[in-house]
Amino acid sequence: MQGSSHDDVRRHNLSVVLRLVHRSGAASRSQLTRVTGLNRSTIAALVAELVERGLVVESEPSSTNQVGRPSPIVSVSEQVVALAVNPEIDAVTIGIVGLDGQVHRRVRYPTDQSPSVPEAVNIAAAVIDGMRGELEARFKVVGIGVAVPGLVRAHDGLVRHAPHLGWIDEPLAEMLEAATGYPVLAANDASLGAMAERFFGAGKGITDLIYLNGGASGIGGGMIVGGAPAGGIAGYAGEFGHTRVSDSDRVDSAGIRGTLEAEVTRRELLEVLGLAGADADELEQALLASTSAVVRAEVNRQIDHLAVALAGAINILNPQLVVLGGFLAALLAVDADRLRSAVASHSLDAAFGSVRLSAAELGSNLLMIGAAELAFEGLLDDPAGLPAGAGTISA
Amino acid sequence: MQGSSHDDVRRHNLSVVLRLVHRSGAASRSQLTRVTGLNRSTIAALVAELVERGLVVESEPSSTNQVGRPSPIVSVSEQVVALAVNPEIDAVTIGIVGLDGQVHRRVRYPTDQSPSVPEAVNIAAAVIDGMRGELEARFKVVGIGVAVPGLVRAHDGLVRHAPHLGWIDEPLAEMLEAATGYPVLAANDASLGAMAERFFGAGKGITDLIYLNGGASGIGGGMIVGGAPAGGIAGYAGEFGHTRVSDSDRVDSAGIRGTLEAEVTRRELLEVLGLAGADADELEQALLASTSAVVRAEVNRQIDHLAVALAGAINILNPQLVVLGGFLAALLAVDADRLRSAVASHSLDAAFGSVRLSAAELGSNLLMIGAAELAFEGLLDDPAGLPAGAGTISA
DNA sequence: GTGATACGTTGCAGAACGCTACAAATCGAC
DNA sequence: GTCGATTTGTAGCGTTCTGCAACGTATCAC
Repeated sequence: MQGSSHDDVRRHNLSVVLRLVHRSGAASRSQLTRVTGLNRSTIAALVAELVERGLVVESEPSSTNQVGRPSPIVSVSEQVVALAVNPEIDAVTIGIVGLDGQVHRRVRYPTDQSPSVPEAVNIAAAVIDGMRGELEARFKVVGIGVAVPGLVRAHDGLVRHAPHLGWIDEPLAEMLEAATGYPVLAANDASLGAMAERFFGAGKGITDLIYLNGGASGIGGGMIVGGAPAGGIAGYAGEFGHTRVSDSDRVDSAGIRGTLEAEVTRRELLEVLGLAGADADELEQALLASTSAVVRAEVNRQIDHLAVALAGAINILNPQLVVLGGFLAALLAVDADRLRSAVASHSLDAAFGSVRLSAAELGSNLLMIGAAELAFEGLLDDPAGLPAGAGTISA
Repeated sequence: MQGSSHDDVRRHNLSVVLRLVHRSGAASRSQLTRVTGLNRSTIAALVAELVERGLVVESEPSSTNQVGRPSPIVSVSEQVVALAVNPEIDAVTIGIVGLDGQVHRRVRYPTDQSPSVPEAVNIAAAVIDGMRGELEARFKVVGIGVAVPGLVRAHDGLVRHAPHLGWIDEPLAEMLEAATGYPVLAANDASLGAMAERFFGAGKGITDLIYLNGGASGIGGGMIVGGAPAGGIAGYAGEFGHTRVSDSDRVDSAGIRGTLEAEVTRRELLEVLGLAGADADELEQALLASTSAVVRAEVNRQIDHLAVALAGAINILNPQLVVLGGFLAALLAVDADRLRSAVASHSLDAAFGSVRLSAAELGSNLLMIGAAELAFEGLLDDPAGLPAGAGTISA
C-alpha cells in the first residue's frame, strides 16, 4: 500500500516505454503515444531521457507509405545486455543476451559429473572473466540471471533444493555475485521458461498461461496469472510434475506416488523407441516416424496421464494458453487430438473452451532468454535507477 | 501498458488511502502518512477530499498516552454501503453491507424450489425496493454485488453455468441492473469467499492463499495469487472441486470421474452420522462427538482425498495459507494432524513447509461481505470517479 | 508552568504532464 | 511540380499535485 509521488510517475512512464520497446520490439514514437495514451511531448521527453541513459536508440523512420510526418523509430540499445547462467547435470551454460531478446553468445561448458555449487560458480565466473574484455568494450551489463533446475527462494536466490544437481540450501546467487561483481538473481528454470515463452515465444500478449517442460530429469513448470509471473509465497510455485494423476505406486523424484512425473517420462519413451539418447527434436521425429503398436500404446498412456494434470491445472487456473516444452511438446505433436479430448474429458467445459494447447517456440535459447529477463527486470522496473552511462554495474 | 499522468497519481493516492481505511479499519492521519510514505500535507489534502466526497469521516483522536499533538482518526463513512445478493437452491439472500465490512441487514427470502433467473431477479429487486426508503434516507449505495454458485464470466456478469440452480448463459447482472437501477457486478461465490476471507477473515494481509468451500452441492474455491484475486482469463478459475484425486468411477456434478467433489461430500458425512440435515456448525459438532468407527473411517477417507487435492494445489501455487470453509472446515477440526500429514506426503517439502491450514472465520456473512467487496471495488479503485455527495448512483 | 515531542496547517517551490501553436515531412491530386 | 491535407515533431506555457520548510498547536513528563 504505497502512495505515489511525481518521481514515481516519471519512473513508471519510463518503465512503460522501455518495457514496450523491449517486449514488442522497435516502435515509432507515434505508436508509443497511441499505446501508452501519453502526450506526444511527454513521449518525446521520455524517449530523450532513455536515449541519454543509453538504453534506447532513435533511428530514421522507414518509409511506411503513410501520410504525415514520419515518426522516428525507437529501439532498444544493442549495448545493453544481461548474462544468463544455467547449471545442469552435465554442463554449465553461460550466455550474453541483449535487451532485445537476442542471444549474442552462448557458451556451454560440459562437466564430467554434476557440478557442485562452487564448481558451477567457478565455471560461470571463469567464462565471464574470459568475456570481460568484450563485455566492457562493447556492452553494458545490467546483471546476471541464473536459471536453476530446482526450488529457488525468490528474494535472495537461495537454492532450497535442486534434486538432480544434489544441491540443498546453497547461497548460489550470493556466491556468484561475490565471484563476478555483478548483481545476481536466481529463479526456477521452468518459471523463467514460462516468462520467456510468454514475452518472446508462443504466449506473446497473453495474460494467463501455464507452461510445462519435460526434461531428462523430470517435469517442471511455471505460470503467468493475471499478467504476472506467479511465484507463490517463496518462489516455489509451478511444480506441476508432482500433481497426482493416478493411484499407481510409481514414485517420482520427490518420493511422491502416482504423480505426473512418475507416469510421464522421457526415459520410457526412449526405451520403447529403442533409443539410447536423443534431444527433444530427435525424440519427436522418432515418435512421429514410428509405426510400432508398443510405442503408440506408451505414447497414449503418457498422453492420458498428462491430460489429467493439464485438466486439473486448467480447472484451477482457467488459462488462455498451455505451452508444452521438451518431450511434452513431442507428445502433443504425435497426437494433439487425443490430448485435447483427454483434457476435455477431465475438465470443465467453460474452462476448457477458451484454452489453446501449443508447443514451446524458443527451443534451446529458452532458458538464456528467461534468465536474462530476470536480470533485466530491475532495469525495466526503474530505468533511471542505474547510473546513466555506467559501463558496468557495481554494488 | 498504460502511462500515467497527474490525474492518475491523485486517483491512485485517493485509492490507496480509502483502501487502507476500508481494509485495515480506522487509522489516524499520522498512521496513514507512515504506511503510505506520503507527506503529512498530502495526506491532509487526500483525506479532506475523501471527507468532502462523503466517503470517510474524521473524528476526535482518542487518548493514546503518547507525546505530541494527537492525530485525527480517519474512518470509513457509515453511510456508504453496497448491496449483496446471493441466489441459492432454496433461497435468495440480500444484504446491506457497509464499507467498513459491517453487515447492516440481511434478508433471506426462502423459495419453494430452486429459483429461475427471473425469479431470483424479481425477489432481489422486490426486497431492494422494500429497502429503498431506508437506503435513500440513510445510505449511499455504490452498487450491487452478486455471489453466484457457478461459473460467471467476469467482465459482464453473464452466468455461464450454475449447475445446481440449472442456469445456463443467463445475463443475470444485466437483468438485475435493469430491475433496480443500480450497477451490478457478479462473480463466483467461492472466489468472493476467498476475497472476503483474505481481507476480513483468516487471511488478513496474506498475498497467496487458497480457499476451498464445501457446501451441500459441491466444492468450490478461489485463490489470491501475488496479492490479487486470480480469476483466470474468463473468471472461471478456482474450480478445485474437479481436481482428480483417485482412479475411482465416482462421478461429480460435471460428469468427471474420480474428482475431489465426487469423493468428498457432505451427504456421505451426514449419512454415516445418521443425520437428515445439518448446517456446518452442527455437522462439525456431530463429527467431533461421534465415536463410531464407521464415521471415523469415512472421515479418514474424505480427509485423505482432500489432502491429495490440497497437495496438488500447494505444489502448483505455493501459497502461504489454505482456508477451508463449510464442511471441509469440519474435516479439519476433526483431525487436523491426519490432514496435515496426508497433505505433506503428497506435496513437496519446500512448498508444504511454509503453508498453514486454517478454518474460515467469517461464517454466514462470508458471501455478503465478498459480494459487497465486488461492488466496492470500483469505488476503491477510483474514489473520485463517482459524483461527490450523490445519494444514489445512476447509470 | 515549562520543555519536549509529534502532528496539523500554511505557503511556496519543483517536477511532470497536457495543451496549443507552429514547423516539418510525407502523400495524393491536379 | 505545386498545393493542400495529414500526421507528427518541437517549443513554450499553464495546471496539477506533491514535497518541504516554517510555524502553530495539543499532549505528556517533570
